[in-house]
Amino acid sequence: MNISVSDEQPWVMSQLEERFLAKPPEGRREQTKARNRAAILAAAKAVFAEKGYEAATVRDIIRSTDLASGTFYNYFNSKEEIAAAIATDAAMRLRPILQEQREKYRDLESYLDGIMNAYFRFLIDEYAFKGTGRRRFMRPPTTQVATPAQRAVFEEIQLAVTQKLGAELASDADVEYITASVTGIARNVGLQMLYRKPQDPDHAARFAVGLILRGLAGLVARHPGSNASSRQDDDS
Amino acid sequence: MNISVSDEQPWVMSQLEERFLAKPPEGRREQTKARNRAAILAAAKAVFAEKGYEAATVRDIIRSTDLASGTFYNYFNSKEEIAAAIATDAAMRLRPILQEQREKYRDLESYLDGIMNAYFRFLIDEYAFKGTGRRRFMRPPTTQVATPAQRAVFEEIQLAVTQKLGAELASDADVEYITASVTGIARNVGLQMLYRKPQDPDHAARFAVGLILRGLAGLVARHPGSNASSRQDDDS
Amino acid sequence: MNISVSDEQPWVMSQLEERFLAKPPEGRREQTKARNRAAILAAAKAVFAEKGYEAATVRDIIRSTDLASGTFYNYFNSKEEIAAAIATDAAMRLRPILQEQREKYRDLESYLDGIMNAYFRFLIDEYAFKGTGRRRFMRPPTTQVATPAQRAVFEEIQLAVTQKLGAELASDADVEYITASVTGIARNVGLQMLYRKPQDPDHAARFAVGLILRGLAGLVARHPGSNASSRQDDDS
Amino acid sequence: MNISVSDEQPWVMSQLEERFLAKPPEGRREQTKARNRAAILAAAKAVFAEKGYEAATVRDIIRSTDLASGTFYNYFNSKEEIAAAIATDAAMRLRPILQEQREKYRDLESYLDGIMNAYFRFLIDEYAFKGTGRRRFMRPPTTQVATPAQRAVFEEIQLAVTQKLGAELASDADVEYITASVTGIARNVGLQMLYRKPQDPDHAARFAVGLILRGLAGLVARHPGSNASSRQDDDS
DNA sequence: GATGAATGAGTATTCATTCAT
DNA sequence: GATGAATGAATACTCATTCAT
Repeated sequence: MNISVSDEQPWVMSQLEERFLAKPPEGRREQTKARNRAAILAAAKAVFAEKGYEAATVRDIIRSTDLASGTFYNYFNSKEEIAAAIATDAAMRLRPILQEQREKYRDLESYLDGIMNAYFRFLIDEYAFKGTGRRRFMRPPTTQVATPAQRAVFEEIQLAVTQKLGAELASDADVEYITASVTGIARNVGLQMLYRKPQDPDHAARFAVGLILRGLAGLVARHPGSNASSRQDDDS
Repeated sequence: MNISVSDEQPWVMSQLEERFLAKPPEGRREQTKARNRAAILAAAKAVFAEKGYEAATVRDIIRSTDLASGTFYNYFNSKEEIAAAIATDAAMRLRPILQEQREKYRDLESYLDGIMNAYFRFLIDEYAFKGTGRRRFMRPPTTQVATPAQRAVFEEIQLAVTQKLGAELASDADVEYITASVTGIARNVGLQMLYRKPQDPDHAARFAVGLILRGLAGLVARHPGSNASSRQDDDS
Repeated sequence: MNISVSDEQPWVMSQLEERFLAKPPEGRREQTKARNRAAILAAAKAVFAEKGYEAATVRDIIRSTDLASGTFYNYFNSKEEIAAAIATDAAMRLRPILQEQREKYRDLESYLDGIMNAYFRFLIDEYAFKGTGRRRFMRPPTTQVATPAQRAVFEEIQLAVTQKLGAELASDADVEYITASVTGIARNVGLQMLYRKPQDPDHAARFAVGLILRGLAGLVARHPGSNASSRQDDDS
Repeated sequence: MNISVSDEQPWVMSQLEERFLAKPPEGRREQTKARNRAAILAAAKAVFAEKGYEAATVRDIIRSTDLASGTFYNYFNSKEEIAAAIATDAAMRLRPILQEQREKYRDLESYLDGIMNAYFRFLIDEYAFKGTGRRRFMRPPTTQVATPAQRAVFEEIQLAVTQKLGAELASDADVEYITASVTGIARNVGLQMLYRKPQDPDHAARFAVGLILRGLAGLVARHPGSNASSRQDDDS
């Protein structure tokens, strides 16, 4: 959980400080608030991933916390709101990385590799947390067709395809379908990767990019174009 | 049982008559039953697609019909059961078609074209129904990572890839990722197609197959391999 | 089930007749009605005894029958009504026997012996029915403090005690408590007897009468009055 | 937990203070909780006694309080649980008294007098409560053949009869029937007593014990054994 | 009269949210 | 700001009863 480690670090520190300081000086109030908010968010993320949005209850969330049920509503106005906050947060962490890739676009292959890598690493961060000792994987979300993260990927790719690739593609190229395909691959390969024992985002990204660019033809062993792309054979 | 035999006699007679008269009028009761069952199933399909399995309530379902709440339970024992019935039914309609495609497999391209066509046409059937007058499209399901239909497609493709394609592919080809990719494309392109005004499953299938076989390279206008697959350029 | 055998006999007969007679002559309607009513009553008795009045459902009752649920309401207006009918019926079968005992009253002992015997035999009849082959015992009713049968016994005894025994007893004898005690003994010894393997109403009646008349003192082995009624000893 | 330590500190302090200040004011919250729990228990006891366990609904119970339906489940997890709580509580209050009687057993008469008194007083406590102003008597429970209290009495008596009385009785004395009889008397006389205007457990106990020890013979006015046991007379 | 599907009020229970402490 | 008990609308499901066939 690389992303959140940096966020949690200060928190752990302040926690230690508190123990050594007999009386919490001013400004602690603020920190406590931030800490509680973070704790609730983390708990909610875990619970939503574990049971899904509908099945998760606010009680589940606050029970994963040292706080009382009423406290939840000091930080979020509803179960819906915290879910939105989590989703937004995820998208907000992912999107700048994707944007960066698009802006420093050099060629399609490295662009795709960049965003696939970013997305797969994001997934690993997002759906894994340190449980009781060993790393346990949370069920990826089963409730939304497109998580905000997926939507971010979708939109970024759509932009990239439209902006950068337009000229190179046949004029009748179906940008929408291309985007749908690329995100479909990202989604499913990403899920598959999560279930593998040593999660290898690099390998997954390389696979995805190869397939997107060259199709199954690129995966054929010796004799490219033999059977895997028979229509081409017919054409010639 | 004996007691009622004499009572049932006249009824049995008319029943027999019916059989010999080659006319199965199927009493009004039967018709009503069939109609109600169908109405509940349709309503459930709509509600599940609209709100997702978890969020959907049995009340939502029966409220979408003109039946009373108790009537639901004359036909299905629980929310779970009707969901299973819908899912099973969908998979049972789709799978034989996919199997047939795999069995009469000639080359990868026509196979993929066959299953994509089947899947896209299935989607059109499944997520459209004749509402009050004009054809209305239901929101495609938002709840399950993989609907039974998708699972059927996934399994069929995995089989096909393993059985038919194994020899042609590099020995280290990642069958799982290939399957994930193909189904990811099918899923997302299918969804996209559903939102288009004239739904064209043929076109969608052609697009998907082209991408799967030849990647974006196959979509590049004049100069194949120029920029869309720049790494190959680098290699040379 | 001696009592109901005589009731069922004609029914079995007519059933056989029907089979041999191709066309049911007139009057059958009446018989069918009586038969259905009896079948429903028997089923209800079994179901009430099995599950208790509250837990028993009308569906349980008609399911134990060849009839349809609606038919139930051609014979009884409600679940409550059939329960009342059963209770009344039980009391009506028991009460005349008890009355007879009271009328031919000679001495208390033979009177008590008569009613105890009658009650215990009634219980055996009531809570046993011929199931699938071997005699199975139904759970005695657990829902009513006093079944109608118990009430009948209570009232009869109260009458007998008041009418016949008044003179013999101390003028301040508490007739109500006496009756309560006698019926309490009858109730509990009767229940106990039902659970014994060979049910012996004669023995149970003898025990009950002995206790009622002479108390535990009458059960003491050699030396009556020794310790079982120690206070008397102390007095002397 | 660590997080909230600093937050809880002040609270812990005041908590400690409380302990040392020897004043357990027990905050208003606690009091309300205790009051609500008691109210629910009382309501449940009343409702169960009124309608019986099966017919009683949780709604009935909470409707008898001024609480909301959900509140019930803050205190008891189910209708079953509260029923068990009531029953257990009743038995737990009665049983030690009965045990004590058995342990300090001196002679049968005083033993029986002790347990009858205890049981009858228990009944008075249990089935009377101060309602809106004047003491109202609840209908004694109509649902269970044997309430836990009755079971407690039964078991205690069975033990006492077996342990203490065995030697004195004829070897073939039917301990089970004796126990059944004694509890039958206790039960019915107890019920009868509850309906009397000035409830006199002493009198009821004296009656019950007399009957148990000496039978109706003991109640006969002048000439003991004359008519109340006439068959013996006839025999001689 | 028999049938059995339709009805809808009723049941136990859950849970997001509020609010007195 | 934190607490956690109270709230009551909502849920899935049952079942006595009705009524068109």
